[in-house]
Amino acid sequence: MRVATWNVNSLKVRLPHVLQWLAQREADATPIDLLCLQELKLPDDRYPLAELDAAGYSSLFTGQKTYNGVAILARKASVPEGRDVVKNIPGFDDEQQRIVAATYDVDGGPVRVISAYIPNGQALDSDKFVYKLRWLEALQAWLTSELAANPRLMLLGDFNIAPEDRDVHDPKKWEGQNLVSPEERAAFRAMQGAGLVDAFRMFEQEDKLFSWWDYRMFGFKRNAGLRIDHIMLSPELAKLCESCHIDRVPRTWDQPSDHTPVVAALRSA
DNA sequence: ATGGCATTGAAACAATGA
Repeated sequence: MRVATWNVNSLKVRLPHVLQWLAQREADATPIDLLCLQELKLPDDRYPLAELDAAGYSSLFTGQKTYNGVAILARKASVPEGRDVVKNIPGFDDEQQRIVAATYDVDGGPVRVISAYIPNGQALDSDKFVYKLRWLEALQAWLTSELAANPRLMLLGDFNIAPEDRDVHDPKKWEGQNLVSPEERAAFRAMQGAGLVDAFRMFEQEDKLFSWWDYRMFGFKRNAGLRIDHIMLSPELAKLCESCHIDRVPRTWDQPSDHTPVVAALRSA
């Protein structure tokens, strides 16, 4: 089973990219079974359900006009429809649509999948940063109970956190800033403390691999990026993980998202 | 120190992203 996460920065604009990527992976015999999307930037009634269904994927999503919005796509040929759907963090009052979760009964048993768009935070002295830390605290509490109930759990998404300096193109320049601050990194480590494993770091990786590059100042051409999109696996799923890589190809296409997909492969049992 | 680029909603440019 192959799972992936991709912040598409508008599903309206990026739908052709998503369809092309999924079709390409299918043609290469490395199909994506579950794909978590973030930053749909469209309300539920404008979600491209029919187009994705025609491409072979069922969808669970929670949308929002202009901002946020998350989805989980499941490849119909290999994954049944999700059940026990949760939108947003239970008990955490939030206008912003940043979480969708569901259980998928795949080979080997049920898997709890969470697609998350963690708040950006903007700047350490902003209200948005306060919101980010509150949101992360609520996520952590919810994750603890979800992990207790679902030993096979995966959390995929745009975390807006570069966990370590090696996930930053220029750590000196970024030191202490939003996305790399000690508070955010502590929240990331708390998730690891709860048992979640960063799939990417289970394996030897080249230096300077990132999942996001700024549109400005030729960020991608200069590889001036950050690794802020992550696939986190519970211990039971980490045992099954065979590989994890960042697929830079969609970032090279015309009118790309500023993020590119992260992919992990898991044995079925 | 600032803006640089992209997207949205709205109909010019402000808000947001990271």
